[in-house]
Amino acid sequence: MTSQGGELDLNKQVCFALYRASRALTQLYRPLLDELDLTYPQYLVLLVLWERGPTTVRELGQALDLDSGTLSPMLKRLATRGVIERKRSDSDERSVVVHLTEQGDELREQAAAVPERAAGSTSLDPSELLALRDSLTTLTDAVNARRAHERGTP
Amino acid sequence: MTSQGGELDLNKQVCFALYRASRALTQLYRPLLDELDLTYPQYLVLLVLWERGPTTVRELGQALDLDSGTLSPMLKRLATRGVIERKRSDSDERSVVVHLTEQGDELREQAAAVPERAAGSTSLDPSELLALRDSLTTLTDAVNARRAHERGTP
DNA sequence: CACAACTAAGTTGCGCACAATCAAAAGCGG
DNA sequence: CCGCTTTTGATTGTGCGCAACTTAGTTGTG
Repeated sequence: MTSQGGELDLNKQVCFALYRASRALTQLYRPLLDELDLTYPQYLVLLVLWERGPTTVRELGQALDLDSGTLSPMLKRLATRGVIERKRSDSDERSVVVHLTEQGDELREQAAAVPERAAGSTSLDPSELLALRDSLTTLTDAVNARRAHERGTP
Repeated sequence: MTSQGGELDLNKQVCFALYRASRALTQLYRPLLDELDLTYPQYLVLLVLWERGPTTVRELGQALDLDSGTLSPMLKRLATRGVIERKRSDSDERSVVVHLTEQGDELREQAAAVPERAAGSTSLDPSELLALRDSLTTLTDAVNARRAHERGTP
């Protein structure tokens, strides 16, 4: 046996801790993002657009690990709100380029205050946060790689 | 300034890493839980019931950080599937006690294999997993405490 | 060129999450 | 005992997240 009971319990506990932590942090962001009339996933999309400029739906999906089933209706809502616009690419009529409107660009300044206001409630010091981020990234990449492998070579 | 730019970026990165990791692990569990016809949140409910025995909806909510808006329809689906039953408490007609059916109890054996099959794709050693779990728990408790404080003393 | 294989988005359906609201039951002060 | 507050769970409405499917455009191959 490669894993005895304790390790299995630990795995379960890490999964649940992740599930709980992710929702708790989304809740922490919520009141701040409510002022901008944004949800956390919408905020993530805008972060990508603020950083990269015009981006295809496909690239957004790769950056955020989301598929078109999630992004399409979400982008539609953001477009209705007037913060983004969508346009078919000239070079490839299949892909859709998402870009910020002036209003979306202006949101950036208000949004800049969000992380500052959300910080300070972590009760973890920077070195712990760094280790946490790196562990999570390692974990996620390994899991996604395994899933891709399982789908590719069943 | 108590937080300079780097720390704010780090906070954003930790939030996103959490968001991504939580979904990745749910996806890792999905094919295993599909065989039991369970979702991950449903599996969590059953874990509580297997460990504690009959439990009120309120206690489930406290154990999983979920409210009745999430639990009520979920428990209804689990009841329709025949793995749990709900019964008004005799001592307090407001509260509903959730208990396993025989079928729900039998699921426990199959479910025991789930963590084992999900493990081994973490690419983190036990000490890192332990640190990860503890950091996440500390973080979540601090965030939830702050949110409770904000709601209690606005 | 024809045509199959592939790719990018969108659509549909379902199950969470969560805010807001409601009704029933219990507890409580007077 | 009686109204008032609190507690418990259910309901409603919105927005993800994701599987499965559809549509339209592109690419590769004979």
